[in-house]
Amino acid sequence: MTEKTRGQTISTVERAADVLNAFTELDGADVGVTELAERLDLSKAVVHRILTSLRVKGFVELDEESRRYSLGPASLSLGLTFLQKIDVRDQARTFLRDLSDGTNETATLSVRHGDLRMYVDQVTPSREVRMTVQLGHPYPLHAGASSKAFLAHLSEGFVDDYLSRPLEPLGSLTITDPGLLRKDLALVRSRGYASSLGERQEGAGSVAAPVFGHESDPVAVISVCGPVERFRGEIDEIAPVLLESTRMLSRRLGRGS
Amino acid sequence: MTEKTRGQTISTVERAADVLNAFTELDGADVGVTELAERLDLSKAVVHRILTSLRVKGFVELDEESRRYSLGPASLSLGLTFLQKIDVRDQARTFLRDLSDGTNETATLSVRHGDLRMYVDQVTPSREVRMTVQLGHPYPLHAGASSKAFLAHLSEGFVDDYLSRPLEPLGSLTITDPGLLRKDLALVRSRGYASSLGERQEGAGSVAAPVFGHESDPVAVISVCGPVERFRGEIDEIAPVLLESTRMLSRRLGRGS
DNA sequence: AACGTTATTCCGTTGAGTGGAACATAGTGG
DNA sequence: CCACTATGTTCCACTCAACGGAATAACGTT
Repeated sequence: MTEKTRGQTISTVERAADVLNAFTELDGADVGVTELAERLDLSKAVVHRILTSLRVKGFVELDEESRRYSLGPASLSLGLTFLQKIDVRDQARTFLRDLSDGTNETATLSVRHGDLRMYVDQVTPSREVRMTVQLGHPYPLHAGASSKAFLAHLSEGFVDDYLSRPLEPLGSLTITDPGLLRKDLALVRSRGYASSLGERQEGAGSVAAPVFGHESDPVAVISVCGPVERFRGEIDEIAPVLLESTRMLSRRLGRGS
Repeated sequence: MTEKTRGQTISTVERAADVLNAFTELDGADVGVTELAERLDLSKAVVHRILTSLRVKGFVELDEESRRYSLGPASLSLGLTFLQKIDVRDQARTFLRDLSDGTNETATLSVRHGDLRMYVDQVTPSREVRMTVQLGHPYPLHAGASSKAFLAHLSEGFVDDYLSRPLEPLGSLTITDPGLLRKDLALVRSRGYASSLGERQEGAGSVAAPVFGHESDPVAVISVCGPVERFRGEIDEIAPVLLESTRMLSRRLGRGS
């Protein structure tokens, strides 16, 4: 599905939306007018006007000192308002904590929206070398353990559709061959968990398993991840603990409502 | 400060921003074109075009069945990206949990941005009659325990400025007299915590205390809140426990970085 | 002080957004 | 089953507001 863009739109609004989306792509770093203009291929004047408009409405903020823009409170409001609907997050928190404590690695929670997923929560261990993920950053469904854990448990039609489009690599280790990926997904289903060594992010290893509610599609995915050197050996240890967590959480979510 | 709106803006972008903000005001409920158009005093055509534009960019979603719009994944991304900067939230979680468990009431965490604050996290107890707050909804700084906990510990200049503007009531019990509020704020400072019985939300009672980092302004406020009937008696019990939590958290945040 | 860099504003042009009305699509109730 | 509403969507001519190139301002740097 290449986005049915039917219906009439307003280009100015789309440009403004692009500006906002640029902030997520920059992972929230502050940015100047010129940089944004180049990145989005818009004139400086336009970007400037858009930013001032968004500023008036609280979506971005301007640091008068550095003359650089960053996200504002209205953006936070928007996200939190959305977040309230995801009740998995609350339920999952204790499991993430336990998993992180038990494995001494980072535990994450992802949710999916269409063809992308994002981390919505993480608990990191207190050790010097550890992994932290980017909350809110959208990732595709074919790279990394969490993504594969989703994809492996979605409908055949969805997967066929997804695999019919080219699989963009995020690094040299991303699986881009649909055939190989299908084999991997079958393995994920049979073992109940997915694993990855550097597929999404070079240097990162991860084990992930799906969480189910009352629907057949997974409502979320929990992963345990960390530096790839440690994970080469740790996967087999971690998988059973992870699966126990996701099973318990799924049972809890299945009952409720 | 009545918003220095200087600089040239794009009205179309502001309209689009208003549309997005409307979703926060509606606390994330889905909404139709006509309703939005009336609420924002825009023509249906415009609202429709803005919504399709935002939809293309992922900020809103359209439920084809009900023809109603709701927030989309890009909105979530935006908020989570912002949220990452607030590390208080992670640190505070365990304290919220402990407070909620210990008091059998709801524990919340608020952050402030300029003249407003919002709840960014909450832990609710498992009992039938309990309170849940709206994450992400912006509130003023003069109504309710959490708000007063912030205001009481901000600079004199800021408070003077804030109180020079009219204090909008959120209900019949909101303090709207600057003199009375100042007296209350002095009390808050001397006792270390703020309390409210229905000032922000009728029927709700709350005790709140500030959390400090290395700056003099509070980085956050933790509150314990619940049905006002219970809170008339509970405030004195809860206050010491709450203060212990905020002191510990402040110590932890003061050390770090 | 002269320079480079970036942010901001000016201003005439024109293309893009506007709103009222027409059309389409449900859902309701007689 | 067909008016009748209420709502969502599109049309179209008008006009206003967004555009972009260039001028200006505000820095920081050498």
